[in-house]
Amino acid sequence: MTGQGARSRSAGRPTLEEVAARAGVGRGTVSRVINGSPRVSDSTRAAVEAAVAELGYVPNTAARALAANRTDAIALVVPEPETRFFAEPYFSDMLRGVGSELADTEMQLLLIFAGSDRERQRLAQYLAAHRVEGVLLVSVHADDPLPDLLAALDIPAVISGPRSAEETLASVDSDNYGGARSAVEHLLSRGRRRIAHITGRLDVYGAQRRVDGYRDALEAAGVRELLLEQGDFTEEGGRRAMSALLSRHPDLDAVFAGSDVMAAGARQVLREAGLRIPADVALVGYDDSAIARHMEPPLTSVRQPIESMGRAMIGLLQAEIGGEWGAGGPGGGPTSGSVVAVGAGGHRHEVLRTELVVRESS
Amino acid sequence: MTGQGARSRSAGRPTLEEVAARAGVGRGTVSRVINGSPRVSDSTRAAVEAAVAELGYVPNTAARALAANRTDAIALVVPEPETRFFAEPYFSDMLRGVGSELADTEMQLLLIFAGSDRERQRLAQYLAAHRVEGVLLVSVHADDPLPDLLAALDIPAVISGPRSAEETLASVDSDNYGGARSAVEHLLSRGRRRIAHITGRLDVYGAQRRVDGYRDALEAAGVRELLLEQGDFTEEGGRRAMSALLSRHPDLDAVFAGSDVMAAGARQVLREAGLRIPADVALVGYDDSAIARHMEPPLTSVRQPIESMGRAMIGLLQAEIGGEWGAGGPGGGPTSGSVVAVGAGGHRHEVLRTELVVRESS
DNA sequence: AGGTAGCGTGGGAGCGCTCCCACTGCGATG
DNA sequence: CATCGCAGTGGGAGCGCTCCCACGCTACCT
Repeated sequence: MTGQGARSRSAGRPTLEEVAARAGVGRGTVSRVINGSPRVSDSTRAAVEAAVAELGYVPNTAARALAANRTDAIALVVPEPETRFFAEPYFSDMLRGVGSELADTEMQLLLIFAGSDRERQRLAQYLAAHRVEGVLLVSVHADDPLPDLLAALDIPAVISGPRSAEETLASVDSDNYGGARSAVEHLLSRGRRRIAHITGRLDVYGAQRRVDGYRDALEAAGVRELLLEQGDFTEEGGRRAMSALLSRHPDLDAVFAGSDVMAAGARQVLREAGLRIPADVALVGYDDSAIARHMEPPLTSVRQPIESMGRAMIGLLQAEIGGEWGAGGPGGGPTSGSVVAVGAGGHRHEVLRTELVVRESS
Repeated sequence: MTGQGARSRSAGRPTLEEVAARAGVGRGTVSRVINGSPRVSDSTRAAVEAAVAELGYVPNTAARALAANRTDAIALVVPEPETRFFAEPYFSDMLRGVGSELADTEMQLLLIFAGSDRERQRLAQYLAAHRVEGVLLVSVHADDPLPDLLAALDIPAVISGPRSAEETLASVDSDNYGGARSAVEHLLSRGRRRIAHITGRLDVYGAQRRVDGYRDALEAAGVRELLLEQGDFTEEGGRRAMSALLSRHPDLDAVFAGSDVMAAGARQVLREAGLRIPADVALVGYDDSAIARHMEPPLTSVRQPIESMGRAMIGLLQAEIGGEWGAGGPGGGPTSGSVVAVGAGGHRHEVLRTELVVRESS
C-alpha cells in the first residue's frame, strides 16, 4: 500500500528508533509525534512524519501496551447459548453499529464467547488480566455474575438491555415501554378493544417494560381488562400462549406479541382456529425482523434502532473509560432522539426511541 | 474467582518473577511451566503450578507478544457493506462455529470491519504490522485486493466462499453444486419437468456452482431445456427474474431460487399471477433461513452447515499457521462428511455437505 | 578412573515502546 | 546583566516476558 522506502538493515519492520534515526531526532520526539503530543515544533513534526511515511512505520502494539500498560482493546462478550439475542438480526446489526463507531478510534474489538463454563473461566482470566479497557455486554440474565465481577475488578462496562430499573452498569436500551405503548395505541386507533399481550420471559426487564407499556396504553384508553399470557420469546411459546388466550377469551380482536417469533407462533394458532388476520384478529409483533417482513400477511412490528444501540454502547463505554480514545473528539453526544439519564454510581443510561412499522397484519 | 493469596508488594498483578520467587525457582523455569515445555521435573512443575494458583498469576499478553514476536490473535474480517453474507443467519452461525472451535485455543478473535476505505486502510496497516497470526475472510468479491495483499505479506488466511475453482487461498465452502443438484433432483422426483432457476450474482463462484448443479441434474434426467434467469440475491431481483421467467415460460412448473430471499420475491410474483404453490408451481430456495421457515407455505430450502463451516475455517487456519495453537491437539481432522482437496500452493480446500430441507412449497 | 552426554535449571539480554527527568536555548523578568 | 521560566528535545530506565547460553549434576560410557 505505502512505499517501503529504504529499510537499512534489520529485516523486520521499522522501529521507533529507526524512524528517529532517519528523522534525525530522538526516540522521545518520535513518540510524541506518533501520539499527537502538542509539545513538538512544526518543523520537527513534519520531519518525523516524513520519516514515518518513508519507512512505512507502524507502531508495535504489543510494545506500546507493555510500556504504557494499556491495551487499546475492548471486548464484546457474547453469551453464546443464549439464542434470543444472538439471533438475527439483532447481533449483526448491533455489530454494525459498534463497528462504525469504532472506526474513529484506535480501539480494537475483541469477540469473547461466554457460553460454556470453560469459556466463562477464560473470560474471567481475561478480565483479571486486564487485557481489555472495557467490556460490552449483550443480553445478560438477571442472575449472571459477570456484571458483579466487572464491578469488582473495576472494569468499565456497558450493558445492552439493562437487567432492571436499578441497573448498576451503564446501559443502552431501546424504549420498550414506549414501543409497546405505541403498538397498543395503534391497535386502539384501529378500533380494537379486546387486545391481548403475549409477553416475553418476565425475568427479562425489557419484557416487563413492554407489559407496562401495554397496560398503560389500555388504561389511558379506559380499557379495563388486561388479557395477558406469558410466553418465552420462542415460537412454541407463542403458540401455547395464543391457544390459552383463545380459550379464555374467544372474543379477543387483537394480539400484541412481545416478539416477532412469538407472533409467528400466535399466527399459526389463529389460522388453525379459522381466524383471519387482520379481519378477525389484528396482530402486532416486536423486533421488526425478517420474519415480520415475510410473514403472511406482513406483520406490523416495533422496530428497535439496533445499529444505533451499538453505536450508543461505544459512546457510553468511551465515557466510562474516559481518556483520549485515539483520534475521535469528545466522543459525540447521545444519539439523536434518545434519552440519557444518570443513575447510581454516575453511570449513564441511554434509551433509544423505537418505531412502529405498520404492515397488513393490523 | 481464584483466591488472591498474599501479594507481597507491587500493588499490580503478579508477574512471572514473583511467581518464580514464590516457587523458589528461576524465571526461565516458570516460563517453561507456563508454556508446557516437557523439560521440567514433575516436582518443580508442581511447585510452580502451586505458586501460580496461589498468586492468581495470569501471563501478560503484551509482554509475551513483544518478547516472542507473536500475537496469539487471529482476525475475522467483516466486509461490512456487503449485505448478503453479513446477513442472516449466516454471520452469527459462522461466528458460533468459529467461537466453539476457538475455545480450545489460546487464540483471541479480533473483529475487523473492512467496509469503508478508511477501515480498509486501517486493515492494511494491521496486516502490515503483523498484528494477527492469521485471517479469516468471509465472502470476498472476485476483484477484492485483500487476498493478494495477504499473500504478499505472507499472512495465513482462510476464505469462506472461494472466489473461483482456482482459489489461491485455503478455503471452506459448502457444496453448492451438490446442494443445487439435490434441490433439482427433488423437484424432478416430484414429477416436475419445466424447472426454472433464478441464479445469484454470477460473479459469485457459489452462484455459478449452483447453476452447474442445476444444469447437470436436468441433463442427467434427460431434460433439455434450461430455464435460467439471473437474479442478484435480493428480493427485488427475485421478483424481476420471476416476472421475466413467467412471461417467457408461462408453463413452468417449478422454480429453484438461488437464495431464500429471492424465493420470497419469486413467491410474490407467482401469487400475483394467480399461481398456487406448490400445486401449480413448486418453489425451492437456498440457505434455509428464517424466511424459509416462516414463509407461506413454508419453503423447501437447501441448508448449508454454516456453523460447521466456521469450525472448518479455524481448522484450516490452524493448519496454515502451523505451530502449536495452545492446548488443542493436532487440530482435529476435517469435518465429518466434508471433502478436502489440496490445491495450488499446498493450501487445503474443504467442501461441506449441504442438506435439503423439504417443506410444503414443493 | 576420567570423560561425556544429556537433563533440569538460572539468569542475562533484549523485544519496541512510554514515561519522565535532565538538558539546552531563548525571551521575559528583576 | 544575571536570573528565571518554559518550550522543545534527547535518552535512560523499565514494562513482563521469551530466548538462549551456561552451569551443575547424575548416569553411563570407555
